[in-house]
Amino acid sequence: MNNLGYACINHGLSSLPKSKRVTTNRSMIKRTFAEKGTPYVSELVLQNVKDLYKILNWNESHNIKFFRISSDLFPWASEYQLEDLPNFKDIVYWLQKSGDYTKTHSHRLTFHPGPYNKLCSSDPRIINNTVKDLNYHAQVFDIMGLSSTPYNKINIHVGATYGDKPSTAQSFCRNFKQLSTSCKTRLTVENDDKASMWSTRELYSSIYDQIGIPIVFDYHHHQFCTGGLSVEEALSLALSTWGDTRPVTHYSQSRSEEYKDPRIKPQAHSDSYWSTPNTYGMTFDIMLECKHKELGLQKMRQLMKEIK
DNA sequence: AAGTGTCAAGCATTA
DNA sequence: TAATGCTTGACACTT
Repeated sequence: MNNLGYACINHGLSSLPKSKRVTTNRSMIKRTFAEKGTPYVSELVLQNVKDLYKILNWNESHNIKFFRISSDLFPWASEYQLEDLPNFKDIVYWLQKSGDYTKTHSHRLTFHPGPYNKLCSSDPRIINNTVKDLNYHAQVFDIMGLSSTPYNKINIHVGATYGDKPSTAQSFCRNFKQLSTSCKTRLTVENDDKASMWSTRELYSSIYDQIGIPIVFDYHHHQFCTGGLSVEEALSLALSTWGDTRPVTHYSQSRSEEYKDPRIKPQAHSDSYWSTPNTYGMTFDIMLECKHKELGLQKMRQLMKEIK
C-alpha cells in the first residue's frame, strides 16, 4: 500500500469565495512587511494555522493522510523569532491542535522549503539565512509534537554546483552541522531535474555517505538527470537510505506532454495524471506534485484502481 | 468584484 | 543583460 499525498494547497478549499476561503498561504510583499512588521505577520499566521487545521480535517474526511505543509505558513519566518509574534500563544494552540489531530488520525506531514535555501553555499550570509529558514520549519514540527525523524521530513535540494561538485557537497555536509538537532534529524535531499545538477547516485555518494540523511527520489526529475541509473536502480538506492522510516518519493508528469505543447518545458508539472508510478512492488509514500492538487490525487487513485 | 502588474531570498539556464 | 523556473501563486493597487 503506497499512501498518496498532495502539496501545500487544497484546490477546492482555496477557491471558495473570499469569506470562506481556506488557505495557509497568506503572505505579503517586502514593502508591507517593512510597513506593518510582525504584528501583521502574526495576524496572517494565526489565520494560516487555523486553516491548516481545517485542511487536515478535510483530508481526514477524504481519507488522505499525507500532506505537505506550505512554507508560507509563517511569512518572512527568517526575519524574526516565532516567539516574538504577538499571537504566539494562540498560534501554538492551533499548531498543537493540528499536531494532535495529525497523530490521532495517523497522518504524515512534511515540508519542502524553497530553492533559496542553499546549504551548499560558502557565503556566510546565505548560510545564515538558510539555517534560520530550515530551523524554523523544524520548530513548527516541534511545536506540533511531531517526530524528529524524516517521517516528518524537511526536504531540500542541494541546489547548486558552483562548477565544482566535490567541494559543493563538502560545503553542504559541513554547513549541515550548523542546523538545530531537530532540523538535522528531519532533513532529506532530493534529486534534481537538470543533467548538470545532482542525480540520485551523486546524492548517495556525496551526501548520504557523509552525513546519512535520506534521499527523496523524484520520478519526474530522474528522467532529466539519471546519473546513469534506471528508474528501478535509482529508486532502490534512494529507498535504501531511509532506515526504519517509511520512505517518500515524489511523482509528477510532464506538462508539455499533457498539453502536447513542445513550447512548455518538459520539466514543468502537469495539472493532473494519466499514468501511475511504477513502485516495483516496493512500499513507500508518494507525494503528488501536480497543479490540481487533491483533484489529481483522486485521479491517481482511480488510475491505480484500474490497474489492479 | 475583477483585472493587472509586481513580487525576498540563489542558482543555472535560456533568450 | 535580463528573464525564467524552482517547493507553492499571492499581493497590492486600480477600475
